[in-house]
Amino acid sequence: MTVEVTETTTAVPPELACPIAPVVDIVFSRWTTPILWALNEYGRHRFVELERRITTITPKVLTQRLRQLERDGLVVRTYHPEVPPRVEYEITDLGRSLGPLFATLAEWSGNLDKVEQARVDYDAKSRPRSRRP
Amino acid sequence: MTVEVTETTTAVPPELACPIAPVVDIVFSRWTTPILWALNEYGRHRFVELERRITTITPKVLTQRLRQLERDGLVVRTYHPEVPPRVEYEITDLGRSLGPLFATLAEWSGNLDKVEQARVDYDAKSRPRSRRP
DNA sequence: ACCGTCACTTTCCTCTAGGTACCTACTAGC
DNA sequence: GCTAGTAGGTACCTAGAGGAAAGTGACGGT
Repeated sequence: MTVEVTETTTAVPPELACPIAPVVDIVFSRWTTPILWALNEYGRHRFVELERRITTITPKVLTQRLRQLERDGLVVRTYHPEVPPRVEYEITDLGRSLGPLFATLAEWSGNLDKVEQARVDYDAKSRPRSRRP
Repeated sequence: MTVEVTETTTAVPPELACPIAPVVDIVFSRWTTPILWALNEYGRHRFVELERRITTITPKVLTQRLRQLERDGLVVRTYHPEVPPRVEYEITDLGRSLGPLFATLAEWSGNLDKVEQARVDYDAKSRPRSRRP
């Protein structure tokens, strides 16, 4: 009975085990979600604008993530050699193709209260270590 | 002109800036994706089965992530007090409701070659620092 | 002469997620 | 008596991500 399962599990290559993992790495690595969301939802942004929108991000990390997204072809960077310098970040067509994904995510966020309820229930069952002193 | 943009960016609360961030934290935190994918795609799994399927995960982390997913109501744990002990993990209805999300993800993974191409192009443009010694 | 702005870059430092390794209880099998 | 197998728990340790803060360079304003 379990032999069959064992057989299949041993035969599966590491990466092929989950074909969506690479996508998750690209799109949902730390900080990339709010950046892509902002650019997708509100259009072009300057560096400081992104910094101010995502209030808790530091300029170093923002730069890192923007470079990464630019390299992955999800964002375009436009440099205007003015004074003071001006840089604009825009989402690409490839980035915009994530729209449905974001929509599905936003839709599912309606289930967040169920998650919250599940957490409350779970904590209620396993937390009370203070019971029976 | 830019005044309008500045106005909107300063007025946005930290978390509300990106409504999908909480969902991402729950569903796409490290290791949760392959676990949920496995349970959603191939049904019930025992601990060792998951361990063998996701070859690179350590038992400690697997336990952590499974507890987290159980707490969030995405996974059910069933303990059979046999000898040797047997535990089965199954996806819940709430977890199964992520199906469309995974489908969208899997669909988008067709764009991975575009990402790869973008990376090649980007590296070709900015890498050659060896030019002009 | 100095301040402020923009878009970063650099240095230093902290913190924690995750890895390694060993331990548990229980029984069957040799 | 020793080992194997299951489903973890626990203690220790390290690498690397990310935070804090200061610097840069060109210029416009006062």
